[in-house]
Amino acid sequence: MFEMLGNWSFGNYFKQEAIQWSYEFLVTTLHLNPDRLYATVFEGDAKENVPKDEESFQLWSALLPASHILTGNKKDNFWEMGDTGPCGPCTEIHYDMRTDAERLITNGATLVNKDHPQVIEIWNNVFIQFNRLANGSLEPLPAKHVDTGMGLERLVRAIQGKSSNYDTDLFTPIIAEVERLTGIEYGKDEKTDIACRVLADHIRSIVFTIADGQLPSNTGAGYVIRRILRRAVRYAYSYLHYKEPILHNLVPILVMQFDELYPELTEQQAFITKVIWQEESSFLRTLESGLRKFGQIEDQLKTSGKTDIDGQSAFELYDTFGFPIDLTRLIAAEKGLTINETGFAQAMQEQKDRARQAAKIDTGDWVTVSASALAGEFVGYDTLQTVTQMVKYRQITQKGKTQYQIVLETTPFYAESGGQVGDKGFLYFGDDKIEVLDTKKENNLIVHFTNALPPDVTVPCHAVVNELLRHNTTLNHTATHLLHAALRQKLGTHVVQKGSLVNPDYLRFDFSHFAKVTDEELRAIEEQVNDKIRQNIRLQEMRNIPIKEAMNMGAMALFGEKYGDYVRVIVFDPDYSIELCGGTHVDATGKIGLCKITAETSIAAGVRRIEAITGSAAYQMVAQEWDQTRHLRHLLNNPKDLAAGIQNLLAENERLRKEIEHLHTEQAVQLKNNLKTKAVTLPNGINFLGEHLTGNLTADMVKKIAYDLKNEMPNLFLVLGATIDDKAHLTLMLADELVQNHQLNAGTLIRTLAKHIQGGGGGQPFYATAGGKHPQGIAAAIEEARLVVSG
RNA sequence: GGGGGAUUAGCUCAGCUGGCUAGAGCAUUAGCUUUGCAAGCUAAGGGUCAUCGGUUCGACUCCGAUAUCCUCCA
Repeated sequence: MFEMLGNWSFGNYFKQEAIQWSYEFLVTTLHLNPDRLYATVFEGDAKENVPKDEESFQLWSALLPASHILTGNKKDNFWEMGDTGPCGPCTEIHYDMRTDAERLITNGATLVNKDHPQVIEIWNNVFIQFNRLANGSLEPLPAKHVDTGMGLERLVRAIQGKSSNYDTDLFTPIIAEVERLTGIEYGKDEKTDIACRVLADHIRSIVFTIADGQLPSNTGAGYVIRRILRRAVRYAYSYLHYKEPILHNLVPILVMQFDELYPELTEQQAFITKVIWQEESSFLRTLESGLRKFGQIEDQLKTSGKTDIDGQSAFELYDTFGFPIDLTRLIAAEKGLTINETGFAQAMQEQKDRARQAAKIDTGDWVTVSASALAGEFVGYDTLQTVTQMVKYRQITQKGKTQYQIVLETTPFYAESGGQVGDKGFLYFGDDKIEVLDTKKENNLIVHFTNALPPDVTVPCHAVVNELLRHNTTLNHTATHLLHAALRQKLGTHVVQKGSLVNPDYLRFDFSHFAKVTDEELRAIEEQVNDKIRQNIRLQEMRNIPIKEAMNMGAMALFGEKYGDYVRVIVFDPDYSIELCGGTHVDATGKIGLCKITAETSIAAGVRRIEAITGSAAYQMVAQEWDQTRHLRHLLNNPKDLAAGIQNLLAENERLRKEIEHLHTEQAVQLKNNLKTKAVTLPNGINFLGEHLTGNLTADMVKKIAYDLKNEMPNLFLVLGATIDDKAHLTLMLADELVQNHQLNAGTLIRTLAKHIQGGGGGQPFYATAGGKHPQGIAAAIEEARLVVSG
């Protein structure tokens, strides 16, 4: 994990400047020794039909001696984003940090890209100049770009002349704190040293990513944080023997280190600490349950006399219980056990293949219909339909389903962004009507998703947005702004947006706040929002104003969100709500009608979620609730206090339930006592009792009678018949002595008896039941039982 | 988005291949013990076994759907 420094150029400058400036920065500004610098350039690849990067080679030749310019293969010196898309050669800058004595013995050029710990790559300049098509061929890009990436830690190490990244002052304060907390001294033992470094390194990634607005989760970027955090906890757990949350204790050091450069850390310190603590704690719980599972696996091995944990079990531990595989290895080794690594790898591969199969998308090349400078211009703020022209389209296939992506010259369709979902609607090409299922942005291009293409893609296109859906979405978006402002007013300015969803049905707003929002606060917030709705505040929309100006107005921007130089500002009362926003809004707040908060929940440590509905949806809900309450009142004969009335009802119901249970028990006891007197002692000493019970009985009552009789009468052979729910029911209960001494088995016996009632049954040797559809046969069944035991 | 797993008393969890009248520890309450406390002993209360449906003579256990949570992969 390292911090990458760099900057992009989109057509502003290319190889000449990038290389020149790289050299200047390292040698003139940072005073690195040019004798120790090496550059690599792409050697070319005949198979791919890409030539050597001669241009970069020439440029470097003006700066470095030939012996310091090396060529590299496709793996090291060619960058690709994926199977298709932009790509190009790159040039790396390496730095030789060995001592002069060592440098005399071995030529540094032979150590570049050889994983030598002291000859390290510090900078990579990628020159994006090709576009790879689906058929594998390359075409030159009209505009060429530069993407530079420099490792901060390695650069600092080169400047400070340290032999390891971890000896630079980026890490030493954190490692010192780990030493203080764990009481383990750094530099004494390779194993604990590695653990200290892992902690120091990972905590930086975690803190910065959370400050950037990411939270640990089970998907996407959030999952990456979760994994990094867990790796750190695992190292502390198994090597530093620290079994409690530790990472959150390191936050203050980082905050101090970066206070000047990143005030965001200071501002969010409490929040970041809480999130980390929560995540650590929950992972430690996961580890605990994993250890339990491990114990079970261990027991099974012991009883079967094996010492090899099969791959499936190891994988289950990892996959289902989240127990890290290297921890399994470690613990297994401690207990003298081994893991079937092949089996584990295989199970892992199967899972990966499954996921890949499910996510596989086949993307075709764009087909250009008409060249247009306007491609994808959004006109949807002002109109919901327009006549335009298709610019290009392509076909994509996922899980056997084919869809099309269409780009128009101008479009009224809003593409999913800023939490607001994409528009739906129709595209009319002459008489052909194509449904737009969704609209998304791709590389700043508005892309319409459809299931079909028109027969003629060149005819003019009449693009029409679904007005009702857009209208409802718009209400929800404006309500979101009003809500955001209300939250900050009522709860405090620590409230920061952490996520937002705006669709036609409802709005969802996630924000940082430490406690549950109380019912009173929620009510106050809702009132505030509705107050602003009734004030019918007019929208002030400013398109394309410089970001500086917007910020001076006090507009709320999201940290971690990228904004262009020019932004759109949405204002509802300059003293109330000013936000940078690309979404669609009502022209006056009164149109929202009503906003009703429907839920307040927690979604992560320190993050709350509010859901709300507006407009007719809100009215419908209120009306329904009203009807329902009226109905309830009516049912209870209009009590003064509805809640109390229901509570009484519930209590009464519970009391009656218990009373019935009690009566059933009593009835059963009585029935049992009556039955006792009807038992006959047979010549062979068996106390036989066979009865056809009548009356209103439940299966549970019969069961209780049988068990009670067994406890009270020795040598009992009990057979009971009953009719329950119009079905015949037989119960057989045998004293333990009979089962043991007379080899009787209730389970097998009842199957014979069940024939009389045309049914089947079974059970244990001393107790069995049977059911059938012929109640008239019960007497015969009891009679047969008597014969069996008399026999 | 695709797998796997979990959901049983207030809490932490047992309950194997359907049938031992749903259990343990902690917590609660009462009694005993103790000068008092900590603790100990004895007993009691507390469960729609997540929800809904199905299979079966019989479902905590098997099957399906739903909900919530955990976890892995992308």
